[in-house]
Amino acid sequence: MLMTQYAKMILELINQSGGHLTAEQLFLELKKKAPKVVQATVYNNLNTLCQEGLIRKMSIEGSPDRYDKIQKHDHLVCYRCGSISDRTFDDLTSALEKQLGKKIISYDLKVCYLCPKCREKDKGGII
Amino acid sequence: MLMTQYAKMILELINQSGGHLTAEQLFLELKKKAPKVVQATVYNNLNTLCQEGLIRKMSIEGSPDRYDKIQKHDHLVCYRCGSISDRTFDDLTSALEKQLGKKIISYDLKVCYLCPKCREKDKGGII
DNA sequence: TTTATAATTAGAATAATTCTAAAAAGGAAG
DNA sequence: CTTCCTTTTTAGAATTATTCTAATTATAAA
Repeated sequence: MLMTQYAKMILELINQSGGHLTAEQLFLELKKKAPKVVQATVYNNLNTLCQEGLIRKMSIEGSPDRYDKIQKHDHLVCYRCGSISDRTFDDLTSALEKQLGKKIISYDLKVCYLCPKCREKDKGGII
Repeated sequence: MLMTQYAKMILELINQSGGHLTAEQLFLELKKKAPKVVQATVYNNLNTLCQEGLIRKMSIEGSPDRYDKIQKHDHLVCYRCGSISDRTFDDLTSALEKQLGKKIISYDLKVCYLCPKCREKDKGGII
C-alpha cells in the first residue's frame, strides 16, 4: 500500500508543521489523533516515507534525527537556543558542481546564527 | 587542567586522522594506547574539547555524532556508501550574511554525491 | 470467504549518551 | 614530603533513540 493511514497522517503532520520534527515529537502529535499508535509504527513509516522520497531526514549534532519537508530549503540554527528555522538562500548547485567537477545529488546548508529572540534577550544584559 | 592526558590524546587522534570520527571509533583507537580508558572518559573529554572550541561536533542523519578538526572545511558525503571526505568550497560567509542581513557565526555545508569508488563500481553494471 | 500480503503492535534488544558516586590523580600550601 | 582541595577518571546504572522479532490485525485480491 503506497499510502497507509499512518503514513498519510505523518506526512501531513510534517508538511503542515514547521518541519524539523523528531520521531518522538511526531509520535506525540500523532497520538492526539490516533491514541493507539506506537513508536515503532512512527519509525517504520518515517523510514518508508524517506525511502519514497516524500520527506527527508536531517540531523543536528546532539539531538535525535529530525524529519522535514522535501521542498528544497536551507536552515538557520540558533547557536544559543538551538531553534531551527527555514530560510532559502541562493541555490548553490551549479556553483558547487563547477568547483567539484562532478554532478551532485543535493546539498545541505545549515547556518549558525543568533536568532531574533535570543538577540533580544542579550540586549540590556550585563555581559 | 586545561589539557589532561586523555584530552591531549583525543585531540591528537582527531587532528591526525581524516576526521569525522564517532565517539566509539575514538574510544577504540584510544584504547590501543591506553587500554584502561573507558567510554565515559571519551565522552567527557569530547564535550570539553568542543566547549573549548578545539574540535567540532558534526552529524550525519542515521549515525551517531562525529567529531572533527576545527579548521573550516566542507564535507562530501557519498549517497551510496556514506563515506565522508573533506573538500573546501569557496567561502560563503559574506554571501550568506548579505542575504540574511545579519551576522552569522558559521555555516555547515554537506554536499551529497557519488564518490569515485562507488562511481567505479557502477560502471559496467547492468543498471 | 479464503488467502496472501502488508501494516501495526507489543515488547525485547541494541546503540548512543549521560549521570552518579566513588576512586584516583594533580597540584598548591604549609 | 604530607595534607588538603580540586579535577579527572572509573564503573556501572540510567536514559534516550532506534531497530528488531514475532504475533496480530487490516487490506485487498481471487
